[in-house]
Amino acid sequence: MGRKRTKSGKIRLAEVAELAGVSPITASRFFRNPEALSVAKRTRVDSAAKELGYVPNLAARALASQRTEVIGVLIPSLTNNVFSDVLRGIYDASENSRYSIQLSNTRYSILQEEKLLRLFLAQKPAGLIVTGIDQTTESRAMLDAADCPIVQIMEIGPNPVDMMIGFSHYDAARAAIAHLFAQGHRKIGFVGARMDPRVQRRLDGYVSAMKDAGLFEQRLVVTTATPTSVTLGGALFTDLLAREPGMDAVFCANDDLALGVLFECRRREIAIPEQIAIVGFNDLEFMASAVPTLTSVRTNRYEMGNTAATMLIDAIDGRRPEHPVLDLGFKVIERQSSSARRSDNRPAVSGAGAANKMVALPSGHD
Amino acid sequence: MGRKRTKSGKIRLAEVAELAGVSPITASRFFRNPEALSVAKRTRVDSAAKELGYVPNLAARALASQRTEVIGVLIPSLTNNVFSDVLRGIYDASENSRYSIQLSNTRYSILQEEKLLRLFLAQKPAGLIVTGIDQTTESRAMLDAADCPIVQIMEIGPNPVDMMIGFSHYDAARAAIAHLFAQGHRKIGFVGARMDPRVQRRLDGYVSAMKDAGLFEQRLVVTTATPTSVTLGGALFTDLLAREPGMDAVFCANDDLALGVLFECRRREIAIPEQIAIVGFNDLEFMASAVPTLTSVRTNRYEMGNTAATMLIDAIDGRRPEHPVLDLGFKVIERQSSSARRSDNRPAVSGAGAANKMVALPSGHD
DNA sequence: GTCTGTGCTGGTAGCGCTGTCAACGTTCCT
DNA sequence: AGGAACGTTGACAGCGCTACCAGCACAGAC
Repeated sequence: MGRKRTKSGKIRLAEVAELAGVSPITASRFFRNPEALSVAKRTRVDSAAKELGYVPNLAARALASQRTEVIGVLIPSLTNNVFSDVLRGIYDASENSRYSIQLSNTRYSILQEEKLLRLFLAQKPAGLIVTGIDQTTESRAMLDAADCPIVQIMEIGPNPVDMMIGFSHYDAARAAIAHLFAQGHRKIGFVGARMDPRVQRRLDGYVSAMKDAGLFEQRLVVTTATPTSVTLGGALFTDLLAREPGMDAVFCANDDLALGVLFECRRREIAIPEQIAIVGFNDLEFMASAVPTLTSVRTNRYEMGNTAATMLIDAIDGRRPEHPVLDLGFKVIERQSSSARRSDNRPAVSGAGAANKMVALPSGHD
Repeated sequence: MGRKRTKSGKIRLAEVAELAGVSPITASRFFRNPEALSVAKRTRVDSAAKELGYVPNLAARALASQRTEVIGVLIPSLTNNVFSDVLRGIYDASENSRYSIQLSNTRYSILQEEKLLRLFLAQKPAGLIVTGIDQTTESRAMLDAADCPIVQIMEIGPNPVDMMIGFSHYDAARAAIAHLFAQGHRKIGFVGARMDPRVQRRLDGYVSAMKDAGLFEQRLVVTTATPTSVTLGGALFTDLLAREPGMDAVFCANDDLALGVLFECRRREIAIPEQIAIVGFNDLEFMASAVPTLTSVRTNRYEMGNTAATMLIDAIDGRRPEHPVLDLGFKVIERQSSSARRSDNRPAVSGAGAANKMVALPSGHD
């Protein structure tokens, strides 16, 4: 005999089945596919389970069925506000499903991502959510070979592994620059940190828009691999000013940098938007509250996470979406920091969030 | 016969054992307790596993050993910056262990927490990290009965379930008020949002400090159950000003609110700190970068998460900490927003983060 | 009346791993 | 020399659940 058996009050499926007067396998089916049972047995098993307080043993289920009910999520950062919104969307969507989330942090390293992917795949996840479209060749091969649904989030691009949900960072950046052009700005600087693939594509969008207008100059671009922060925004802006004092606008690759630029302008007594306009990216909550209020490109982060998880769960359950690639678009939220240069046009300083105009643009139509 | 067997190239422990020329159980031990093997077999199993690319099946392990290698984490919010720092600490600490993190969001509801706790406990987690000390009676009973190590994080208090790591929000708030008193402020307002237990204790600390000085007035306190935001900071401050125009300082229960107050002051052309001083809570990164730089109470969020997970893993592995209750303390970081009222004393406006003075205080000694 | 199809149910045989215990070889005592 | 003590190894028997297949009852088709 192995070990001590029938340990204290442990409720197994067999106990439930016995109380309900059915075979264990029938009870098992009740939990996975109740419709397959006759109504009579269904209610019997149901009440037996409730009476005994039965909780299925997930490990045994996973072992026997050769698959888990785990959704693996690979994101590059836990600090970034952007990802916390996405994550919240994912967790919310998974909450009332039978799937649980297994989260891992790649720290913006595609090698780390590859390692984690190998780990995840070995446990046969029910589905996978991965960030972005820039995997290593090896990772890509693993994803292609994986026998579970996969959603790539944060951006859209060619050759999806499976499903994809995001927006075009390139188009979003172009829209931001187009907005600045429309307000009469010409010498527009770019400030970027971390320079992960998505920030790089925002830079690409900026460069192409500036080139299209014949206004591109390399010295208008200041970037760093350092992780983003408000303080860094001020520092990068300082560099930019030193290179090009005549600049009349700055496009910041994210809102933290934009806030840093705002504070730096305040320190230097540079008037916004009269002397320099500011546009950020993501439209975090504080942008509408700053003084002056800060223009930004709104992205649908919560919705992205939520929809990704919902699509994934649907796909796992056999309901594949009609369109595997979903463009969530973006909106340029025009605020005081980028009003037209003529100061008489500047909205009166008033309550936070006042005077927001919105320009909605699905990606791909800038 | 059951189902199709020996599915394509699936590497099991048995295969590794066979290649290494040992029994499966010996190979099993290699992965759990390598020191128990002779050096010769250890290297044989090691190279066999590497050669075959063996990855253990966690479900089988969990089923056979009757325990999982999952650490359950219950936090009240995924949005809050505070928790993303804590989480990062937890994930970092778990990364090189064999434990994986199972995260759930209680959304600041102790009923939801109870429900999730029941769910977690049913899966026999290796350990548990829970937020705060305000559980339902039922939750508390489950925690007391749980046969795994438990760490309560974010604050310290009497009657720990098991281990506890945090600091005294009460003392931290008192220290912030003491700092404002020292700068000559007397009519100090309190602005708080969400009013979860920890914010409530900060309020309690504020009230006690004010009462000790004979300065407490109910109308100096403005709170709301609404989740915190920068915009809300401005709105609450507006309320406060309407009630008590003569106020000379505001203690904000968190930094988002403080930033909102800063912007609102800017909108109203109230000079900081000459007319009103501001002190925030948590010392998020932007506080050092704002104009003026904002005083805050620094809390060790990353360290808290990291230490909690480390302690928990050590305890799971049988190395219980000497002191089960760890006070991580706090520091009042004095910046421009709360400099002494005489304006000649005000630090020159200079680079971000300049002129930080620090006052370190372990909780319990204010 | 026989045959086929459909819906529901149950028996059998594992999924891949580890707890337990026994057994072995070696060293160190007395 | 005998035996205890230790370190190392292996055989066995499951952990709790589900895949697979078979069987049964009943309905409809021929």
